[in-house]
Amino acid sequence: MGRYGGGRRLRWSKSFIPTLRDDPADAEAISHRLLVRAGLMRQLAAGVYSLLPLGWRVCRKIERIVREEMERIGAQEFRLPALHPSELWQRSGRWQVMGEEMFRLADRRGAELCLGMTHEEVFASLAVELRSYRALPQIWYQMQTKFRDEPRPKSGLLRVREFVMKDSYSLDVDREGLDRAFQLHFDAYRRIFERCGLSPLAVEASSGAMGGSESIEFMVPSDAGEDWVASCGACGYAANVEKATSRLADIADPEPRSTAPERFATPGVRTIEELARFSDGAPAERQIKTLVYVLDGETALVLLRGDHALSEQKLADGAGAVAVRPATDEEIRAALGASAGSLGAVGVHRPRVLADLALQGRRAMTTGANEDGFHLRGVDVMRDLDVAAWLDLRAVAAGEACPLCGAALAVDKTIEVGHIFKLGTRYSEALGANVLDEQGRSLPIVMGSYGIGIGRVTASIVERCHDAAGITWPVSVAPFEVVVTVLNPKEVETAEVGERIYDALRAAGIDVLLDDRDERPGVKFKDADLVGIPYRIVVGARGLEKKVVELKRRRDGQTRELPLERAAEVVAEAVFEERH
RNA sequence: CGGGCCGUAGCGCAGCCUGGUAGCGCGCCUGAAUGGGGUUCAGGAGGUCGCGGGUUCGAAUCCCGCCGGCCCGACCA
Repeated sequence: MGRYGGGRRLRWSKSFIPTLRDDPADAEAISHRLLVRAGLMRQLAAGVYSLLPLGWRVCRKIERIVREEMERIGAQEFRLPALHPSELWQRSGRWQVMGEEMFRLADRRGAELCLGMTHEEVFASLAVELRSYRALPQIWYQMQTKFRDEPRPKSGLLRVREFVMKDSYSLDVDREGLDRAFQLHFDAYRRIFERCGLSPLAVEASSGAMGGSESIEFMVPSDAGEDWVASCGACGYAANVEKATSRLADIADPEPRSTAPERFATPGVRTIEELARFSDGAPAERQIKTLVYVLDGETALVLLRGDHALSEQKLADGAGAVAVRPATDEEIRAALGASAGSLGAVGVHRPRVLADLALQGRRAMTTGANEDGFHLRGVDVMRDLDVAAWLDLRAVAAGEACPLCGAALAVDKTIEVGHIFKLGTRYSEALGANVLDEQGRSLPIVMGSYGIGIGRVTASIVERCHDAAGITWPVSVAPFEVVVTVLNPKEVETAEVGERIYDALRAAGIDVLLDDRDERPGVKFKDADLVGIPYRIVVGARGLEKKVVELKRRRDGQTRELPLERAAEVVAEAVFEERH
């Protein structure tokens, strides 16, 4: 026993675990509040957090699980730079595409650099040294800090500007190889999340600015999330609403009353609802909603059924556009000569007409006449409209029928914790990463890219594992597995028994913390609950008289007495069982 | 980027309208009592009132500018 009190014992009294009695004023999301209150992290700037010892312990445990599962599928770990030369991103074309999302800076000579948002470019540039198909396949990965200049950081670790991500990249000779690597990752991700106590939905997703053909997101249902996912409880279909579809009930259109659209006055009618209520109007599902959008600078009309909502992401994906925004009132008037409220596509060819699939074959529809205060009825979509492209543009709504089995779809808020992409050859071609095949032909390497946000996993676990008293970590990622609470450290026997049990657990390989603080019992109990340590052993004089200590399980509050001598052994066993 | 709000002790807040000694609770330090769910008593330390300028005899308080942060929306591999 030296001045550090038993040398290697981890004592709460000597640890930096700044718990807070009150919720921090600037935190809203549960995970944000609890991670700060329980002393796991502190904010340094908007969207930038310091991990304190407890938070770092959790983070390391999650990273360890990720490493084990990545290595299980044969991945090799790298450590790549966070600081990248602009030239690299110019070669892939993403220097422009990323826009203000990317942190950019200049060095003393004026050379342009950026902080990496992701590492496709860097890995592809390294893959240039691969020369032969015989070296493939390979999977490369790293855990690295990524930077994104989020316009609006929020919700603690859920939306930040600096964060750690595990990103891996698969390198294959052909599509079949990519499919295998993709499946390996899918299975690895399932195991990783399951070991972390999460069971995210695996959903079809839009690939957005990443490019590539197919991608799957792993989404944890949570009110703190900001992505919406449509899922079917009956058959398992699940997709991000940016991509999700649904089956629509057939609508029997009445026979048209005329062979051409008929113009009629609708004074004061400016919305779908108003037209539906208008005496001479039509129900929303019998109207054509006409929106005007600007897609990469080009104006286009976007048509949907009156009661359907547009998904801007589907529009961007379907039209192959990067920048998508609604047109201004002036632009609308310039394009169609009327203002929003009386717009229609009948007779319009010049701004391109993009129409949602749900409008195909519809007849006797009502839409704007491109003249304020007038609408057209009896519109036959196929006859009267010049549709340049039929696209799936509609945002699905909860309760609509599953496209696979017809059961009602649910739409839930979720947190994206992982995303896997089939990239193809975009980056290998841009950076010249080719190999020679059996015939000596040069082929671009087929790549996949796979990410897991470590901080988001941490926050998601808290979002799902907490109660009124604090966090309820699963053993696999808890900062400590056991806390030994010495009720009155001034009593020699109590203190010694606490240390003895601590030492025994330590010797058994358990992550254990000794709460030896000279505090009231209540303080120590509250803190242990807040921090969320899965098992608490209470050593107090009352128990010692009976030669027992108390074991309390955080998760469900289950309490039992253990004989002194067997306590460490029993607890160690319980921990081992839950560790996985 | 648009809208709303907030910066006063480590944390949570009052004071600002109506200018005049910078306060409260918790936490922290010392001592004592207590010791199974945030205990009690006594004493104490701790503040460039976000920053800069202006008005004024005098500014936490009024005015102007800036910075930072939160929430809603837009945006977002």
